Amino acid sequence: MANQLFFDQAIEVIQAIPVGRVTTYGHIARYIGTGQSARMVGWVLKNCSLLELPAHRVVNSSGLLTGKHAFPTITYMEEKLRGEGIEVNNDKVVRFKDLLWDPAAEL
DNA sequence: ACGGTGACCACTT
DNA sequence: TAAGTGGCCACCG
Repeated sequence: MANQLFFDQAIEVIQAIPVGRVTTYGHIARYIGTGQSARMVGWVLKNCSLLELPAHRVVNSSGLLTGKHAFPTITYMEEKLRGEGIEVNNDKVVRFKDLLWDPAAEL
């Protein structure tokens, strides 16, 4: 595939997300260089949800768990996050701004 | 071949 | 402050 690079880069960044932290599609896309192709990040995640990617640590720019429907159960993502010390309330990450992990800044 | 859709984001009214 | 619009790229019917 021609977009294999994007694929690999995305996986690399996602796997680097520290436990107890979260990041967004936009930040990942931006770090890779695609910039505005945040949608593709979501596509990659869905395609790689079978791998060992901590996809549950990736949320949208509002801290909302938009991808929970791609998991075995709707609550799976939330439970997983809580298990790592991340509080989730009404499908959104609590103190999202504090837990946000920016690859460009910390990688 | 073509249009619609999607785990989205940022800028502009 | 809130809603609308464009852009991105791959997949599916």
